[in-house]
Amino acid sequence: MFTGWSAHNIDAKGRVAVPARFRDVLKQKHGDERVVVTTSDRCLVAYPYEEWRIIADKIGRQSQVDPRVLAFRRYFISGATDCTLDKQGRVLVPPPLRELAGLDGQVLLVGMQSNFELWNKDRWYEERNRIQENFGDLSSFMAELGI
Amino acid sequence: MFTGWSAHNIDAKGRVAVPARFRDVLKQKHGDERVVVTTSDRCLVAYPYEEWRIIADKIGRQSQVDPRVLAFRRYFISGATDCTLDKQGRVLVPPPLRELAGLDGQVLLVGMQSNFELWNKDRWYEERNRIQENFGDLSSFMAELGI
DNA sequence: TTGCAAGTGGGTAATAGTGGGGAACGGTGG
DNA sequence: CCACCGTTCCCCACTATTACCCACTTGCAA
Repeated sequence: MFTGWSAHNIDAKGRVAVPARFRDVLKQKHGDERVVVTTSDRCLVAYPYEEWRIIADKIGRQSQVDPRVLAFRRYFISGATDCTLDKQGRVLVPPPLRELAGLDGQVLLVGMQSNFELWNKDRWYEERNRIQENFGDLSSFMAELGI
Repeated sequence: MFTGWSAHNIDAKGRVAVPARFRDVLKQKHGDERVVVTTSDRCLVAYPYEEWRIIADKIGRQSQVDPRVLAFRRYFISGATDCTLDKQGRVLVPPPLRELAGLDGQVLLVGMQSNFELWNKDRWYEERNRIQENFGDLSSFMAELGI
């Protein structure tokens, strides 16, 4: 499980250090350090290679013409890039993804259990505030789950 | 059961002593001194490791794309950090969490029965005042529960 | 007073993160 | 086909942070 946030600098070459505890999860649970980075709403999402395969396979079996499938492919699948960690445990974030998520200076690496997200720091705090304002909805949802 | 407050100093390295009576609960009820610290509204929350596992497992089994689940993960789960106590019975609070909860100087450790909270002292008194102002609503709610 | 338990502070070695030089690779244009 | 250029990857060196110790202080109780 990936949990906890860390703030790291993205350097001039576009490299971001993956926190050691995330690397441990990759190695111990998945046996390698391959990750696939793709886009999400306001951030990037990094999946362990196998987790990604499961998702990609499911989509791969869908229609070639259904507009909803096409839309999902364009939005979610198309940006996916293999980003194996370098020997120092960093991912090189490709320029288009970097730009899309507004990654520069401080980047937050956010554990989301089965994957982790890469956030521009300001956007992350905006996101937190947004969630907090709608917390009423959330707490009733959590009650449904028995939390 | 964790009950009562204590004020402790957070030192230059970000360490806070956990009160001895909380440590006793951890040891006797849970067998170890592992705690998971995560974020909440205005403070941090520390869970005994097993308590946390139950919550995290429930969320972990939910959807990867449902916005409500994502919001809850981002808000509540993502900050969770393993903070095992050191030999002196202190937790090291990671810098991002420290910053979010505004922990510096005096920190209040507040027992909340199954877990305990870490508060910036000023925020804690603000929170108490806010509760007190709304006490009318509260007491009718309590009456419904038969208290 | 002495002794123990609880809290506080700081030194040090190991680990994690940062930054940059330079070789290797791949794409482009002549 | 070859020369050039930009990107990626690997390596090394430096710095910051963390984990693990040990020592001091304070307060309570015997």
